[in-house]
Amino acid sequence: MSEFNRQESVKSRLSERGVLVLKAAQKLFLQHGYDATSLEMLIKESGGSRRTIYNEFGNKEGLFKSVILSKVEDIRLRLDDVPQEADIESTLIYVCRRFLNSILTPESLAMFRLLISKVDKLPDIGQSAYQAGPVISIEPLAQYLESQRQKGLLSFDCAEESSRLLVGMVDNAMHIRAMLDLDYAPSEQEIDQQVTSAVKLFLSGALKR
Amino acid sequence: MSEFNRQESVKSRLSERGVLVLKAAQKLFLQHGYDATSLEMLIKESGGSRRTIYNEFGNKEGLFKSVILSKVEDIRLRLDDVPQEADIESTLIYVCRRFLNSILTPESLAMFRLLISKVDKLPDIGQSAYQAGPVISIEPLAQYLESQRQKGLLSFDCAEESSRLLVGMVDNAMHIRAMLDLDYAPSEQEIDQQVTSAVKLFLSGALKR
DNA sequence: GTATTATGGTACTATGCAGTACCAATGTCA
DNA sequence: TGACATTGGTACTGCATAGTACCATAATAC
Repeated sequence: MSEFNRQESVKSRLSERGVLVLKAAQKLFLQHGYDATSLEMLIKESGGSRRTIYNEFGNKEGLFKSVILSKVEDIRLRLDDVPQEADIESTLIYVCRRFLNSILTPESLAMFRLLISKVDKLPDIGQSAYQAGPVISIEPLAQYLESQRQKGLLSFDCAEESSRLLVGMVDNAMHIRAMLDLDYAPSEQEIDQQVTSAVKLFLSGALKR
Repeated sequence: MSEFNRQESVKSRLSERGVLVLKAAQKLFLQHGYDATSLEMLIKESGGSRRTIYNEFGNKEGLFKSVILSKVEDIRLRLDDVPQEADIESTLIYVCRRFLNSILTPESLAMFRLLISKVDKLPDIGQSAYQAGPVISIEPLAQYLESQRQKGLLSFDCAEESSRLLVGMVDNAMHIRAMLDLDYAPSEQEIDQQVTSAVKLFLSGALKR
């Protein structure tokens, strides 16, 4: 949560021009990657001048960090609102489908690629992005599972581990494949199929009979 | 399989010096990434001269492709030999643990990072690497599951899907986390725990009672 | 209305690197 | 032994780009 706040403060600390630069940088970094995005391109996109960049962000790397921190928040997978009314299977299918669709977004994929390609140079950025992204996203699911366990409807040792197993099945190879293969775009049917199978298998082990 | 052969022929088509260059390039690309590996460094590491590189590989990008194709083969996850004697649970745990350990190797992780960072520039390389790596690795597991199904010991709709679900649980978030966080190194206990839980959950749904 | 500050724009510097050209040395075949 | 091909080594070219310096202009303060 402190992570969250720290990110939100990125934008608020900037001037108007700074925000424009940040948005342009988000777009260009995600589109072309770090090295292939020159400051010339950036200025052309955002208006302003080199001065703005160096005043607001120090240097190109500082700009990059700001972009990541602000973007991780934007595309953070929101599993926050887990609907509580429906039956467990429907709920899990709904939540998991939304999760899978989120991480398969071109924008999200570009984000992961960008992070991974810079992890050697900027190790701390990868760590905090992982914390702010995948880790936090799973929490609400774990809480939901735990609440169902306490109601006596589910049974497992550890809610967090269970949610990771479920998400693992859902995510599956699709994520890594999508990151490696630009042409890969699973259909809604495939996604549904995957999610449904994962949830069914999960419940066959966790559902209290 | 044709993929396999195509890769093996990479090395055999090269001169002695070519092979040395290739090995040096593997090391340096994995260590520093593509852009950060200059031809100077490379020559210093491998001996020889620029001539060799351009004669054998055309240019830097050609060298990179050769490195990838040859390396994907080297670190290809070999689930080939699935032991058939032990009971299903032990077998799956054994195979899955080996799989997880393989993809968490520093070398394998560096490989994925390298591939992902170049996917925008060289889309075809990512595709063929995915085919040659993850896809093929899962086949033997699927075959094993299918054979057990035919013996009447397991029950599921599709062996391939099942193996993907299982591998998804095993891999889980660990792979993506390891790619993002250089310091992340799960202990043997954690790996065992993960694998065991995954296999148990899998079998609770697939095991014929 | 003048002084001060921030900012747009541009020119410049320094650097790093892929790719080429060229020469010398080593090896190969007749 | 002599002609030819291959390769090591190095110097050079051209290009891209991060970062700096500087000037002019617009905005703000007093």
